[in-house]
Amino acid sequence: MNPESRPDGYTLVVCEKPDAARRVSEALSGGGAEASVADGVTVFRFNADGEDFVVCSAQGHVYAVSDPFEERTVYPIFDVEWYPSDMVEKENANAGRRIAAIRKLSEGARRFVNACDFDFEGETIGFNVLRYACAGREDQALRAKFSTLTKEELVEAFRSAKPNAGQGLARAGRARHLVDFIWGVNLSRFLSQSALGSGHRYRTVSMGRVQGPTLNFVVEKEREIQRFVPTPFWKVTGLFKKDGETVVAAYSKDRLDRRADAARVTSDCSGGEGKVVSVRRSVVQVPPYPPFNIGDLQKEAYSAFGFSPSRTLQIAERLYLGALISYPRTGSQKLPRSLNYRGILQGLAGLSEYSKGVAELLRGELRPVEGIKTDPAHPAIHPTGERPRRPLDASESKVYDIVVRRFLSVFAPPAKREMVTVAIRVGEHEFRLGGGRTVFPGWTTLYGRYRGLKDADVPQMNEGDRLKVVEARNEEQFESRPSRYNQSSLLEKMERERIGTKATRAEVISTLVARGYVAGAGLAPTELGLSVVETMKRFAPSIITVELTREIEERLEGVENGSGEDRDLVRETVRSMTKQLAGLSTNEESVGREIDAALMATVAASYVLGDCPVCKTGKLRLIRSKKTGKRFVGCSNYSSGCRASAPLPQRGAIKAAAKPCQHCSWPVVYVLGGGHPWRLCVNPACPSKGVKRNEV
DNA sequence: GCAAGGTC
Repeated sequence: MNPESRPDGYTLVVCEKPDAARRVSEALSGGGAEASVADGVTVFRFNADGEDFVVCSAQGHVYAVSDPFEERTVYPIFDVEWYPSDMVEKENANAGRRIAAIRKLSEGARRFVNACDFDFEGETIGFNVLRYACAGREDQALRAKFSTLTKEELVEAFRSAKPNAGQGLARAGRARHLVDFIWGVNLSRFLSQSALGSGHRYRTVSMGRVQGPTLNFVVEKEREIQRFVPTPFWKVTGLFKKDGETVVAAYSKDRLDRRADAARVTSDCSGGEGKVVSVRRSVVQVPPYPPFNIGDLQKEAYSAFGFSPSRTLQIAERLYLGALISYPRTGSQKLPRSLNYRGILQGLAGLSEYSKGVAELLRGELRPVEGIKTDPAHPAIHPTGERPRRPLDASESKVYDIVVRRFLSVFAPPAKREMVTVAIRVGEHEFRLGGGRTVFPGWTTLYGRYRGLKDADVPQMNEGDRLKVVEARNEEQFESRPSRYNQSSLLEKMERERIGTKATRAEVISTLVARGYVAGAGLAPTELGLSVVETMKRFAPSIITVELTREIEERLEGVENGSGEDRDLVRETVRSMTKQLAGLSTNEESVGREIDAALMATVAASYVLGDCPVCKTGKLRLIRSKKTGKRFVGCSNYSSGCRASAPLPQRGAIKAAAKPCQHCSWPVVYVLGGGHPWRLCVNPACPSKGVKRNEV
């Protein structure tokens, strides 16, 4: 049973993060909360309507599921329990201290309120803190449910807070952790152990509910590319003469499937005369793009700067910690009215590059364009209006600028474009040309450098004008081969398939790269990646399909609304895992042999820097000298006589560039670590070297 | 040296 609470005690409010704790305290206290920090936990104290409040936050999960064994070679494991995170995750070493601080606060409490984000994870965080750190208060605690951190909503959430009858959401959230652990850890331990065959050092071969389908997207794309047979089609263009100017118009059907049809159009039109049959002009309004959520920001930073999604997230987090932008891990495209638009803009006006644009915005009414997507916990990413307290580095400046400009642009008026479409008839055939011109720049003055509107002028023409056909030509083209995913488009695919969360998708992609499952800028599966997918297809097919996620989602919803049992879900996970592991174990030798071979081949390939320009047939590879321990570049044909070699810097990670050196054809590498990546042709005798800058 | 999920 629950221990007695102190009748003279305070109300302890548990939030998910300090930011929320502060907003809750401000909302309930009307601004009179007193903040202090103890053991890494920020605590707010105040009195409201005669009630003493103490508001603290867990700062994410402080409990994690794990198995009781310290040994990672043990499997299968189904005996999974919750532990303080610091006991099982070294990145969470501070969790124990935070738990202790909250436990201490709970001892003086009379009443408890769970005020974590109102979703599976938030519910789980609050439940675990109340159960394990507050001596079993999860059932008696009140649940404050809110989806934005505005004062009105917070006040109402606390006014209507009730105990969590049935704990459906928490049971579902906790079951999700168990299920993911049982799937992921058992498969990963099996794969890693099975690949130890040839006696090399341990290498993690992992698999999980999100990793599986994501890797499979890459593999399926590769198969699609391999299967692709380009079909030809024909494109017809007409060149007309108008007042001495050549006008190019496209045939009304933009592709013809047969050569003969295309040839007939060109012969019909050659030497003929065209007549302008319609000229349509219209003015369209182009509204600004909606405010950034993390996915949109990652996409935009990829296309504008070439930043990978995880790099963008890291940079955005640094800007957030510097109080320059709002919390970046948001799905929202909304800027609630409660934000002080004017205050933020006035802050930005102090930065010279924005002052002119801001001044203009401040003259009008401030009503942002918003998108459809929302997020229970956070608004869209926006600048805070604070000035940087330290100089930003180049990449931080870029991300900051794009966030600021996007924010400014949503308050700006739509751009106006004059669009023209002209139709020209030649006998029975019709050609069209169109163009557009920005007549009022609107938001593009602020954001146009990232998403411009291109002008394409159309010569002045009127209905009834007659134009001589200079030439009608047809051109054979081929459907283009599907392209591989890059980090940005793979992330988009995950988002579309509802795999992972906004906070973890980029991380999962990095994990696949780190594991050696995919490589290259155009993400291609490695031999290891292919082999792992193949193995899963045979023995644990559900782990690489999105259907597992769909099914778990559905069943979690059942648990949440009381129509299903969390125990049944976990029990069936164990049953299904047992069956699939049995299949794997029976074939451990052959599976292990194959994964091991693929792993070795992939590791070897990852050392290849490029083709050998000396013997032309070998590959230049990264090699570590047994004698000196130093690394250098050497040719794979060394044993058959090629002595091509080159020294390398001994510090920093080496990454091969996509193209060899244009001066000498030796590989170019990036040396990473420290400050900026250092681009280096490995050939010490490269003609580009030894040339002073002022001689170039 | 394992998953996926939160927050910093």
